[in-house]
Amino acid sequence: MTDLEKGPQGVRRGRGARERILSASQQLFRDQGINSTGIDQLCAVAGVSKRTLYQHFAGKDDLIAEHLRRFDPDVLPEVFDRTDLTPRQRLLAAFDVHSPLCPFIAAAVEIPDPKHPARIYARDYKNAFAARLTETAREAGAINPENLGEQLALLLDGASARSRVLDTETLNTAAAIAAILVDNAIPTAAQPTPAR
Amino acid sequence: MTDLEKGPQGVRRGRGARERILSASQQLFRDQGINSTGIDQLCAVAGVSKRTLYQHFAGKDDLIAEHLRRFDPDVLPEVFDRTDLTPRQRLLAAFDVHSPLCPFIAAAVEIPDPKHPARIYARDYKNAFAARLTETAREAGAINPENLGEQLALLLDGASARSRVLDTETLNTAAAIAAILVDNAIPTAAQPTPAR
DNA sequence: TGCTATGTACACCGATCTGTGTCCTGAAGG
DNA sequence: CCTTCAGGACACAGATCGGTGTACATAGCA
Repeated sequence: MTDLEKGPQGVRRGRGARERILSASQQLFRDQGINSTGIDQLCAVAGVSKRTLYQHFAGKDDLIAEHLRRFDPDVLPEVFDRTDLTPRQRLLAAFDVHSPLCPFIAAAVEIPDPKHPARIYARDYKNAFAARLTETAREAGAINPENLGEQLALLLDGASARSRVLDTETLNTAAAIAAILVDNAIPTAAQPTPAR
Repeated sequence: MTDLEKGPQGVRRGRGARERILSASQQLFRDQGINSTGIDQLCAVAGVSKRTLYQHFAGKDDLIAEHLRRFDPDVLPEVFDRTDLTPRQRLLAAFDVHSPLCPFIAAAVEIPDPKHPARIYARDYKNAFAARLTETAREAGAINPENLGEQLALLLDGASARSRVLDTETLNTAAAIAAILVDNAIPTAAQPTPAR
């Protein structure tokens, strides 16, 4: 009773309207883009009243930001948290994840204002992603981990953007470059981590 | 001569409306994005009547496509047509051209419909760009020119997209990768060119 | 001079956008 | 039982969107 008070994200109650809204956002923003998805359509797909949406989110901008925060909060754990792979293999495994178009790039392009919360979070996420790559590169024994992390991150963004323009998957090209860079950055073929 | 000088700015009126419209498109689409730029604002900046715009272009979609066609029809001649550089230097010179955000990537992200004329032209342009890189790579004596051309193209797209998200220039990172790839792809045994 | 193409001014259309106001329903919890 | 409250239904506001209709002005050319 007493804990029903509305917190900053009062989600204590409800029959899942908030989740349905965010789920519909994932689908529609991905398939149609952010600007081309109206609130009415969003509510229709979510099976939610418009009034309910605005009780959960301050506005569309807030919804967009929350949509990004929900996307991959742990920064690709299915790759970076794998213990059955060596750090070197983990770096290359990041190039096996296919995605239509990175939603953070999409948001950064679709939203003109650099101060928009969604764009700020997109920047933070990309930095966090590069940091995980750098950390893994360090584990793998790279000479300059920051360099390699940033390079691999750029490759992934390039594959995503280029796939969108060409309407063709280009992740293979990025993976080939990544293999070269990893080989060049890690001194010897000897693995410093006795994982197996 | 006339007392009709009602232009918002001291813009000269008369012939040449089409050029002014396309010029305003360049600026506004670059600064604000395509979807965030309305026809009214476009006409105001161009110093052109709305009626005139629709006498030159069938609609906004047509204007967007024409805007892209006008952008770089000869595919970076200031790089690829330089005769004072070796083919190898030309490949690397492509990484000195700074740009806010590649307008073709922007259009491909902002426009959901893959059949949109602008998106089709964006794809054609990117293919033409990669072809010029491939051609130059062949002149430079690369082992697999198609491979190198596609790789360098991906690097440039990655730098453009990533710069947009991070709000920081990342072309240096791409250039560093390019240097490595070019060195690896061109079997220059007697090349005194040091890596950066 | 007069004809024609080009451009301007301005009102206006229907559609769609984000966002609210208002009232109603249904279920959970005391 | 009755209270509470998340959610739904629906109309509507205000702005903006792309696009048009109409009448008029001007430049270029014959």
